[in-house]
Amino acid sequence: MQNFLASIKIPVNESLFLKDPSTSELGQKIVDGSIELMNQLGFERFTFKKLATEIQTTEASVYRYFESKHKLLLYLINWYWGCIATRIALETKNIELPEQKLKKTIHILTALPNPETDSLISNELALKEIIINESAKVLITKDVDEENKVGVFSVYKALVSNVAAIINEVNSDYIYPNMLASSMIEGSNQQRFFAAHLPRLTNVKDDSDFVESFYTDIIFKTLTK
Amino acid sequence: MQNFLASIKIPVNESLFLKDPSTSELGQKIVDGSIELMNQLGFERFTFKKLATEIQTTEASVYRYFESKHKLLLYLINWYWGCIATRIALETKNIELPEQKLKKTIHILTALPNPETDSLISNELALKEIIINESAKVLITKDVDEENKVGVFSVYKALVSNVAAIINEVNSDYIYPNMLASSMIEGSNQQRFFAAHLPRLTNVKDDSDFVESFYTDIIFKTLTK
DNA sequence: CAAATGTAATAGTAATACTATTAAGTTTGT
DNA sequence: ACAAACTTAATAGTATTACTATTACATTTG
Repeated sequence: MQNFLASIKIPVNESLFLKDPSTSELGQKIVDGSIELMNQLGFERFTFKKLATEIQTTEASVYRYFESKHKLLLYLINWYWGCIATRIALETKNIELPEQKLKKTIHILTALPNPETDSLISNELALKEIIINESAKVLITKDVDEENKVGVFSVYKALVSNVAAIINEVNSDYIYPNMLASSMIEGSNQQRFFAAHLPRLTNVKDDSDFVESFYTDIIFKTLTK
Repeated sequence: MQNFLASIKIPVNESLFLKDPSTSELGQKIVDGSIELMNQLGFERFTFKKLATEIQTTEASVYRYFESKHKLLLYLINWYWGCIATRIALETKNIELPEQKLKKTIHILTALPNPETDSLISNELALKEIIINESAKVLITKDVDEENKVGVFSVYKALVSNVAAIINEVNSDYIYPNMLASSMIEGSNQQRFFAAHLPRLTNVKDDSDFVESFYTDIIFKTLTK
């Protein structure tokens, strides 16, 4: 399995690690292993001790890289959104029509990635599942304000800004572009969680991508003057 | 301060408590106190020991009523959605026009409650803040499936179903009514959190209710044939 | 008024997030 | 070449906290 940190360089806020995990073999094993294990166990059941056992190192060595499992998860999330922002930039830069650009953006943000064609990284699907299942646990916290101060969410805020700009290219009069962007990004992940566990909260029909269809429909109808 | 459990009887799933807190004075103090304290401290920092100190009882006594703080939060959430479902039923039953009915429903679900006029309970605002800040922590979990089995989410699912039905009264052809309902309910709370902590993810203008306006606009444009 | 039941207090245990200290290996300057 | 300096990792903890077992007291009921 190819190492995902090696494949592309995404800058991650320095306050999220003690030692940059992309600079050593152990660091990369910690990141790769935590994606796998956190996805398996969920954030609560995931511990540094279990991770250490899994990748054959010690708990203390993991603490050399990450101050806490909270910050480790923030690191993964940051890294993920950095990748998505890069994908949107790359895959829309040659599209002229604002409508087509928005359609592509909605696709990237709401559809499940195809590991064959879409992925910048090897385990993007596992990472996306972590985003779906665990994001809220580090975002919706009493510590948001302090973490926001040191720039932990700047990647994410920039992404929402960019999507909002694409929305305004389609309709410059629309007054809630950031809300539309953030509610699509967060909502699409949540709808996927619901589809898997509480399907009565959704309208899952077949294996076609209903989440993408739902948001494409809503957004274009909302922006039509 | 009037006791909120006494004011209206909302049935809550029995698997959520060991002893029904509405049947004793201590039980009511536990519920009232936990709303106050959990809102102050947040779910992580909130402990049964701190609660016990606050309401002048013991940790063990709290464990008589609730198996864990996880289930206590689920109890509060269930009770809250029971209240909201009751409000929707009461406040829309005399409305004939489907559009007006939906407008009222969106208002109840997305606007901040006015304690003077809207509230069935004394501390609804504190409880709503808990819903906004802590819901995801017990909903988005590896245990959802088991908890779903014993009926913990039936109140919530019924609420989404009802709102979906109101949506289909406006446009019977719309094929994603449940997704539209659940994404509004969850999204409006999330947007409020963003507005308070990460305003760049939203479009907060003034003190008018932008969350309600945003969802009213989106939903009616989506349902227009 | 005694048996049964409800309520609460004491004093724990187990798990886990996190730290202090020490040991081993690697690099660098002269 | 080799000692000093620094990087990396292992051991063995501590502190917190969620949760439990047991006992004591109070209240209700036949």
